[in-house]
Amino acid sequence: MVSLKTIAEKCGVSTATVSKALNDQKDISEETKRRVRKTAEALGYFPNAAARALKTNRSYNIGVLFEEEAGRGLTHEYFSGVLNGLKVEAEKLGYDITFINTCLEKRKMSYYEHCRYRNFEGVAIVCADYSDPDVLELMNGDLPVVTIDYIHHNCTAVCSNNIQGIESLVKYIYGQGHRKIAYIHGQDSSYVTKDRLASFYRTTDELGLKIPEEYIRSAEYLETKEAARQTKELLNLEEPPTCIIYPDDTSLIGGRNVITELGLKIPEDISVAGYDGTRISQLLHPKLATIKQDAELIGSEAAKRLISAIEKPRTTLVERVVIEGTLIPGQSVGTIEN
Amino acid sequence: MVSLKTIAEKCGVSTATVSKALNDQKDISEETKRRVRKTAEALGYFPNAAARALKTNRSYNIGVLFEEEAGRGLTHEYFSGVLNGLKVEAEKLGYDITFINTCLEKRKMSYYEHCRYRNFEGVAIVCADYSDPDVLELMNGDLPVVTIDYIHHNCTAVCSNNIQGIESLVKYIYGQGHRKIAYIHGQDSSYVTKDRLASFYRTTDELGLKIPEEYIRSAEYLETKEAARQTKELLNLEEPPTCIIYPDDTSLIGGRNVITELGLKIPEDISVAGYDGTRISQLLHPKLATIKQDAELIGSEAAKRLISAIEKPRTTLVERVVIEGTLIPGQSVGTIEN
DNA sequence: TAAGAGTACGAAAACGATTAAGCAATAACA
DNA sequence: TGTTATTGCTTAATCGTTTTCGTACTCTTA
Repeated sequence: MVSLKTIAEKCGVSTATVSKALNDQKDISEETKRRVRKTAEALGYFPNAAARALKTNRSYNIGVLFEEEAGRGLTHEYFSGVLNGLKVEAEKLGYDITFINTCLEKRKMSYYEHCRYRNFEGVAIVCADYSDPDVLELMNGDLPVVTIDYIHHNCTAVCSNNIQGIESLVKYIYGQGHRKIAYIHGQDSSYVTKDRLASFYRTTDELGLKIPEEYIRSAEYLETKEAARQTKELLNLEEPPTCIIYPDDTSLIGGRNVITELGLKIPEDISVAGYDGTRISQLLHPKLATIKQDAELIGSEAAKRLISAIEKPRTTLVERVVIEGTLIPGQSVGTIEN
Repeated sequence: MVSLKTIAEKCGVSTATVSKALNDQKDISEETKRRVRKTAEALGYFPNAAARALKTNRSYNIGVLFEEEAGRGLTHEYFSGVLNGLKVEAEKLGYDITFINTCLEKRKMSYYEHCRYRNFEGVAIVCADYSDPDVLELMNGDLPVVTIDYIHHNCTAVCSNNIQGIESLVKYIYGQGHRKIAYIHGQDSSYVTKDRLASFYRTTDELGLKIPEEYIRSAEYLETKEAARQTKELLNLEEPPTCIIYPDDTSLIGGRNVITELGLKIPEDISVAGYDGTRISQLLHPKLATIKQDAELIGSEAAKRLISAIEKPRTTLVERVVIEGTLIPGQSVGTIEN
């Protein structure tokens, strides 16, 4: 392995000189710098991150916690979009990304321990089980942490604006003339679900809509079966809704299938809307009305904030960054005369 | 920071003893080991990966090259499935995963240099531009490398069996009675495309089918527009095919839309088949006939082989591992009487 | 009892980098 | 000419581990 020492010997200087020359310090002559650089190049020298990290306590490495619960792992379109944005931005800013896990080198260790072990300079929690005490330990630890779609008092958070998202969606649907709007919401206790549901109630109240109890239903994210079942029930109501909002674009497919089977047409007979703005949502005919969450942007914002917290700890605040969703009207919500 | 030294002082022994005690070496008494471990625990000690890597030349870290060209990055369902399998298996075996990139700490460096810098012990190339000289440098370097769906003479490769996949698919379609089978294939120069196309020809030859030139068309992976265009042309032929095979499940959606618009029904009027076995393919009605590529398995096999190459370099061969695809019949290929 | 074996530990070097402090030579200035 | 600055480099310590070798002690055994 070619190290500073190798170069130093070749150049007839000390390793200190070589180090400074390569780091472009001012107390080395231009002549020496040139000589050192040339031999470094010639020998194919590259610094050793471990040695540097040991000495400087800087690893230029950030840990990413990605424990997706729905069992889809990295194939989860939204989260992997976030991860991608994070990756690209972090790389641009000169950081590497390593996944945090819990059984490095076959020993069990907590997330936090793993981070200390690897000298991560910061942590991005893309998805995790927030009821896990290990996750809590991580968030309460002394490393800068940024969370996605989750608020914790001492961590910077980047969140998709679910409140505004549902509001735009409902208002758009209302604008199309719909008054009987049903909402099949996702079923968990996350901020995401709470925000969306609250926003749905607030917006419909604001619009003066009286939404019957049976129009509000609970299914699961990314699950077509439950969405299908609920859709059937909704359509069998005495006074069925004219438009159904689903937990997300994927679960909407379940409802869509039921609708097609019943011989109904979208949007002529029944309107539907999703959430997420997945790729597939715009490939289907008719294209779905949905709220596009800008996952890439969420990821890159997260990376920016985190790295800023790492590099300028004194001037960085714990922030709540909210990324607006964009309404994609599609063609799945028809117009109704009132 | 609590280090070996801290523990050593607390216990009144040398750092050497502490190190050995924690690593369970045999020349330390049980009594001392117990004492050391207890204080280590009490002080919240955790080893420092950088120091250890520096000394032992082992990082327990593998680099992953993931440069997806279609612009979908980590959201590419197949590749992210592979990555997930890789991640899970590597973690199980005690390794961390870090993305390889090219501009760490704002300097430009090649993939290979990045790997040396980070002391990666091995490299998994999930997707990359294989015409990039940097990728070649990496594959020809002295680190163990495993490639996915790409063969390079001195790297272990894990590939989806596209030959067998297309063969099963064509034979299934033939078995349903189809004789006029069109194939819209992906357009690139990869092994994947070549294998599939060759297998299509071989299988149809074997079955004694005479496939007209105009039944073979070129579109793009994951692109609905081109698939839609080609579908239209195929359906307008004097003697249109009874079944169309698409590059993948996603591009099939484009064809499916055209078919629906024309008032045709799948599979009554025209049959279609995809490739990949994406989640969405089994959510649509009718479910698609497709070949499921076991991305997770491909990823975990890759991790296993790579780590084996790292840990037992002498007994590990450069292998070609082929993972079979599974036919999912779905309901999109109808039966035809002959 | 003396030699040899075994046990339990310590001293010190090493991994590859960074950096504070020091020092010699030259330049600048009164 | 003597004093002070500046320049350009070296020395040596340090980061937290691991590991080789040495040593002191105890225990066997002939």
